[in-house]
Amino acid sequence: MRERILDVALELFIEQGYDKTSLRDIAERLGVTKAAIYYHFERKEDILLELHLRLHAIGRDALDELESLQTAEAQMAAWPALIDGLIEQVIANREIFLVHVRNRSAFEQLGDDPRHLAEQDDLEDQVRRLLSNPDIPLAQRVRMTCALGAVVGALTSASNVFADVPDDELAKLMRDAVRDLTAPPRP
Amino acid sequence: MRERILDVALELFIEQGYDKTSLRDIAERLGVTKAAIYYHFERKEDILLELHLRLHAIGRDALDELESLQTAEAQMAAWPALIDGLIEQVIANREIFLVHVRNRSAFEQLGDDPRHLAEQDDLEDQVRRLLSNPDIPLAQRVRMTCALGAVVGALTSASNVFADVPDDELAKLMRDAVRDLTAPPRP
DNA sequence: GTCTATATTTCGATAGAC
DNA sequence: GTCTATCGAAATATAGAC
Repeated sequence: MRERILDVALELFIEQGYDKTSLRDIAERLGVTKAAIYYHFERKEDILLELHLRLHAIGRDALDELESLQTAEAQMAAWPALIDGLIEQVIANREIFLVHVRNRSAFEQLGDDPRHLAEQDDLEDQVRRLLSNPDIPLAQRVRMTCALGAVVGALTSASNVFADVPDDELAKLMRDAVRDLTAPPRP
Repeated sequence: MRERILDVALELFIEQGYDKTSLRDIAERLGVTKAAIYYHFERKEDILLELHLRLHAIGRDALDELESLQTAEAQMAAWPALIDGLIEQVIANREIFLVHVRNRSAFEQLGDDPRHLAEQDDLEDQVRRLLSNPDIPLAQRVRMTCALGAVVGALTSASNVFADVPDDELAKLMRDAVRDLTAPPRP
């Protein structure tokens, strides 16, 4: 049941946004009452938090591995593979990424809550740290940031534009495109 | 005064999000009461709508010009210049883009309102139409979409990472990076 | 685990004085 | 143009029966 609530909440948070979605909306679509939801989640915020943790789970391993690399050179070399992995993940978990893209301020305010994870656990902070590493040339860091934005932006903001393109083909086109970003500038 | 309200609203909508920002929050920061705001705006939504129109104004000319080009070839050729222009605009109007990126669902639901602009006026629809043009090869459209995502994503989501980079330098780095996306694939 | 019923709060919006 | 005061709606959350 907990899972069904999360599924419906995910749908509605994408359709209407987190704030415009009341617990009654979720309950009605499930055919239960509002109070039933409170048996599974103490607060409405906890539903959002759970969805947030799923994004963390998706990105954690890849990011930890990247951050464990000691030299800037090693990190730069590993970046293209990370982006390729990200493309797969966004395509495979479109809705989790979508709900984040469409409710950024709601998700960010989860951090205000004391129950939230420690700062070092936060995914965005980890990314920021990597992109701030002064040992990596600024030009390269800008390209890395662009690559991130390109993948997430293209596959979420305009996802419906390429809705009829098979996942495999879309992934290949994305990889080809973004590779020109992460690779060193052409002569 | 209307302008001061919009300035403060812009700040708060970025900091806390549109839904978590009450009219009392805005009024307090201005040193007035809630009722004073209602003299300048009929509804809270109208404040958001006004901010939305500012984004439209920024992008309209460039997009209209692009859409007026008749052939797909001409449109493809004009794209790199459009992206360069976008880089300048995002840097010059960071906050307007920021408030949109952080409150996507709120802005999208402005469309549900009958007072909203006609569908053909909507900026995102216009972009979608361009990116859906079947006369442009799919691979190129994917690259165009990536370029858009890269510019907006890199300059908003991670804006603070490059906060101490001068605007001019950042713009140049962005142009260099994204050019490899819009240009034809390398051999 | 789910229900009915209700408590509590907050917010958007209005009326009318100054 | 701004204020005080208040209305009414809607949402989160709780209490207690089944």
